[in-house]
Amino acid sequence: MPKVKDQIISPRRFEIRQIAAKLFHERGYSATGMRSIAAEAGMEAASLYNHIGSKSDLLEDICFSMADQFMRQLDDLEASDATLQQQLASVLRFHMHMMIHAYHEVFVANNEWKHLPGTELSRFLQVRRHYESKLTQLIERGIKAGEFRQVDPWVAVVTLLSAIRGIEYWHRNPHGLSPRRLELDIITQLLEGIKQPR
Amino acid sequence: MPKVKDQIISPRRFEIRQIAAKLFHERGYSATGMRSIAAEAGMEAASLYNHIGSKSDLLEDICFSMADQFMRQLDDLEASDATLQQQLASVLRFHMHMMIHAYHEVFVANNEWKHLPGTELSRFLQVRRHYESKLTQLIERGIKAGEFRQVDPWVAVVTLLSAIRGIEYWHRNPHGLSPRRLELDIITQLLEGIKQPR
DNA sequence: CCTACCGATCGGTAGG
DNA sequence: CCTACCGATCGGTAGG
Repeated sequence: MPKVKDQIISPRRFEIRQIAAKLFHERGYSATGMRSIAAEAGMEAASLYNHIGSKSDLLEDICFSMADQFMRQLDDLEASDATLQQQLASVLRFHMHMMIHAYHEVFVANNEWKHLPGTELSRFLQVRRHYESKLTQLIERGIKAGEFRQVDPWVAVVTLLSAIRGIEYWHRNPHGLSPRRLELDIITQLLEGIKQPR
Repeated sequence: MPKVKDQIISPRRFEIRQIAAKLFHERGYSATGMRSIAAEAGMEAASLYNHIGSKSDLLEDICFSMADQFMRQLDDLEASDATLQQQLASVLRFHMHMMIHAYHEVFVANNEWKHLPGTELSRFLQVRRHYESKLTQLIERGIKAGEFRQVDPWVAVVTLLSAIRGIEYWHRNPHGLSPRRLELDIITQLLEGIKQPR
């Protein structure tokens, strides 16, 4: 399993990463110039390079920081003794929470990872496959335990994870819905779709 | 409601659009050069301009051709007298079918529309909101008819539509699943999540 | 459909 | 953190 290192990060560098995440989301990675990032950070493009190594370093930071957080919560969860339905609900709530509160970064990790340079690209996809397979196993155990319907576990995983991306629409237009109400509605719909009726 | 015109399109231009859709998907709109599109079409970049007006024309063609097809099927559907559950199933199946068989174009319309130039961008978002609201009304009618659970109809719509994007994972790795099996598994999961248990 | 070429902008570096 | 600047590449045009 590929490890993601904890890195001491300067506050200035962190700020630049946040700005980059916002712009990478709004305009896409390739269409975002270093000059735009610099402008939002209140400096010249050349000065950015005192804080970061390259444009792709920023993308790498964002993608792997997200990947790392998702991996961590899954590891924590597996140490728990909750029912599989509770465990799944917990994963889905975490995804929704991140989608709501770390929107730009999650969006970039979800949609702009293809611009990672070769080595980091493979590493990222490796982490993601690893995550998918752990979740698939969770669903499999839930089916065996009779908690979930007899679905294809992998299809269930990618469907559930994708469904949460509906929150992208909410960010564009919240339709007067509070985050809490949004989360509750989505999770109900998703769990009803997979849990074994009794 | 914004109209999308039917346009007579030369076979060569259609071919170029297909190539563009593939590259816009794989590399993103901004990172795709006219020289790459030209190379795949077997000509020089300058020659492309005998068939198209500009790079953004290609994006516009792709996005609105997709928007148009989705609007059309919804209009056709509303002329039918199927139950609301059947109507919803039909919409979801159409989305899955497009996601499977017109993958590149659908992906571009889903993920690269933000690079449309100002006027077309608003027109595209307008069509999309119109589509969303028609679907939301379908869900509302289904709730009133007692066919669907008491969910927020708009949340249900964006969740359902997003869930189908799970097929993106399947394109990257089909996991040995046939399109038919994939469609069946997803639609079962989604319908169970929203239909009223009896 | 090609050659030749345009101005603009890109990520990044040198040197202070 | 800045000024000044680099080579590369971009979308697109002129003219044939």
